[in-house]
Amino acid sequence: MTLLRDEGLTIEELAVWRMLQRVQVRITRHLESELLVVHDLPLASYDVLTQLAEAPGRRLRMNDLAERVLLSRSGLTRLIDRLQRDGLVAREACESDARGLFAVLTDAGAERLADATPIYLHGVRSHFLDRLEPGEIGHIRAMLARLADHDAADSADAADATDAAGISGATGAP
Amino acid sequence: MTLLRDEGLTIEELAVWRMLQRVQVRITRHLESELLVVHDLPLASYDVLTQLAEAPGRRLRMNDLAERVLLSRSGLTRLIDRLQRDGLVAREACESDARGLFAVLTDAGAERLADATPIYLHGVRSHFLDRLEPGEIGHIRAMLARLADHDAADSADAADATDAAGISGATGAP
DNA sequence: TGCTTTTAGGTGTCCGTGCAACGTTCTAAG
DNA sequence: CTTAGAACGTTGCACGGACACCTAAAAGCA
Repeated sequence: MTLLRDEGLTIEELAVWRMLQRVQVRITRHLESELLVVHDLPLASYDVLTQLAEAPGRRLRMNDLAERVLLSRSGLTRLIDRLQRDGLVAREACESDARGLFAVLTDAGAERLADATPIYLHGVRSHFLDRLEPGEIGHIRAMLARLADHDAADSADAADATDAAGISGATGAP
Repeated sequence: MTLLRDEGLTIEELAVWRMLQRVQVRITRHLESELLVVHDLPLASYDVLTQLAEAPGRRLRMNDLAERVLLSRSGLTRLIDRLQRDGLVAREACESDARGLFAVLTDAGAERLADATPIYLHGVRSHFLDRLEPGEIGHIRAMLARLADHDAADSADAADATDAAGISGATGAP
């Protein structure tokens, strides 16, 4: 394929990216379906509960939380609505900033999280970690940290990223 | 955290899995938004066009295609509906099997794909490949291949996977 | 051959999520 | 102190995708 050459990619490089996508998606689906079947808990909800459990005071500002679970703020609003309806989290006003709200993990939420965690961790182990060679973890960690850092850097303002990509505007290629 | 210990996971292992998720999601979003801004083409559509372009006769059975782009069959039906409406793919009957349909890449579709591909490949390079150390690709490829194989194996019958997890309820994976 | 079972694809419906817009509150400039 | 602008969270809306179910056709079994 000539296009690959033009962009300086080998077929192997492209294949690696595709595999990464596939693998991540499929593992995620395994985890989600296991969580769903056994604990009726979507993965997104599990992630929220986890983040809250790990946060000081078991609470996090909505904005902050949205960023951590990779959700839009409106998306998080709705998700917290559901979790609140189920009694797993509560909303609490922020004293220092009247516009702010905390999502707070309730005892029921903590319990639900504790119930679900073994399945989740087992899934991570069996679908992911067990397939790694010994010592490979450290290597992968370093690589991912690099990717995450870069990513954080250029998502600071995504406009620059697109500019850097030589993207002009809206015109479809000539 | 005691739970980690119970499942024999280190915090590092868990962190690696979380990073993998984050990185994959964020790179994917970059790619999609670039594709969307410049070519008004969702990533899912791009994937379909790519698969068709690489297939013999630029055509693939719906079922087959759905599997390759990790979409449910109904999801693919709708996606092909849209692409057909835009003239990028066509549906063609299968002679050897009257219930079968081919999704076929049209010339317009091929052109659209060719237009969009540079942006996509550039994105893969800049958001992913450029952040890798030289020689790391081979290592990652091997690792992903291992993960993909295992995954393919146990998604053949997901029941076993859930059983192995000590899950009692109904079977789970999609 | 006639019947059941499996497979291919599409449809009805629901759910989760993003974007744009809005009200409210905080912050900065004058 | 006033006022412009930014930040926080929510809401209206639309879209994409999944699940359950449906019909038509093929494969399997007697």
